[in-house]
Amino acid sequence: MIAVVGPTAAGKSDLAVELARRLDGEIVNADSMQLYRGMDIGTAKLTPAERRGVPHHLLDVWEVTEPANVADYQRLARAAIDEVWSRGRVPVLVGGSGLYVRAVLDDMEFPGTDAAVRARLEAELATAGPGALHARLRERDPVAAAAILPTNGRRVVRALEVIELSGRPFTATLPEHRYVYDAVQIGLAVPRPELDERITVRVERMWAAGFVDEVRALEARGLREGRTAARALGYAQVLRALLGEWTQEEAKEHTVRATRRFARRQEAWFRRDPRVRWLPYDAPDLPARAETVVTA
RNA sequence: GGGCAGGUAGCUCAGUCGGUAUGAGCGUCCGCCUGAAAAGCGGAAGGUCGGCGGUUCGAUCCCGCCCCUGCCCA
Repeated sequence: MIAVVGPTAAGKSDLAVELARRLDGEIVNADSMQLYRGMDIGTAKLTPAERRGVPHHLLDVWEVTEPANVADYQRLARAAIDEVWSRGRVPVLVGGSGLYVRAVLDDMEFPGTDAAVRARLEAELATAGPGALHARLRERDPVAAAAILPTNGRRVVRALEVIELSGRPFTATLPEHRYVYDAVQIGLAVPRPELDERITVRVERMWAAGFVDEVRALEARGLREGRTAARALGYAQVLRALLGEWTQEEAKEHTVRATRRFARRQEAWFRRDPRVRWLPYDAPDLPARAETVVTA
């Protein structure tokens, strides 16, 4: 199978559609926020016309009130991939959510979760602080504690949850880069200054395309209560603007800044994976080059 | 032309009662990430404190002149 990765606004979706057309493929989304129904403009989701007849899977599967999570995504994605294969077609995984991509391609198993345990630990985090929980983790799982910074409450809570639920230590480091599926990852490389400019332009266009109305509509469907959807880039900022905390202009500026920061994190994530084959995003013969890499 | 305020990190600003700037936020660069990953966390680099003189053992801080910015008066 093929995966198209890289930072946001690099042109992954378009390249994926083109590759799918050339290779008789179907797209499987690996963008955590495009899984949400109704989050279209802000996630730069391809319109039906832009999909150019290529089947797309795993878009619009979650309500904004549901929290996103990798384990569910992994199941859904692998099922979709098997289905595409069963039709004799090629799955093209596309998205910038690094963990989601790896959850599909690599051998990763996510230990279970429990709402009550999680809630209890989170309440404790809020009152006692991350240091106290980390101290406990150090007693129960020194290896995990050494790999998780005492200031990172989120990870400490998850580690304690897994230990409590499974009775086994928490794996706090990422596994080896080894595929469980035969795959080729294409990465789209964009020079920083150009990437920053593309992000600015994209955000500007989002607003012009009625992004604020989209957020309002989702707000009516419970977006504000969504644990993850409400924190998505752009959506979080518009929600604050709707409360009067920011002007639209400020919301836009914050969105640009946060998106640039995110793009750098994405680059760092994918850069770490030595299997990614990077291609310049603006190569005139990009689809052909990508096709060559994939079929070689 | 005169008066007032201000010129400190890339940006917006703290601060130093004269003793090598523990500077902050944002930005930049880098790293981490196993059920929130468009989230979460960490580290680093960056300043001849507007310029030139003076006072002083020692000046970013005091004094003089000059330059720049903003406001007010004429």
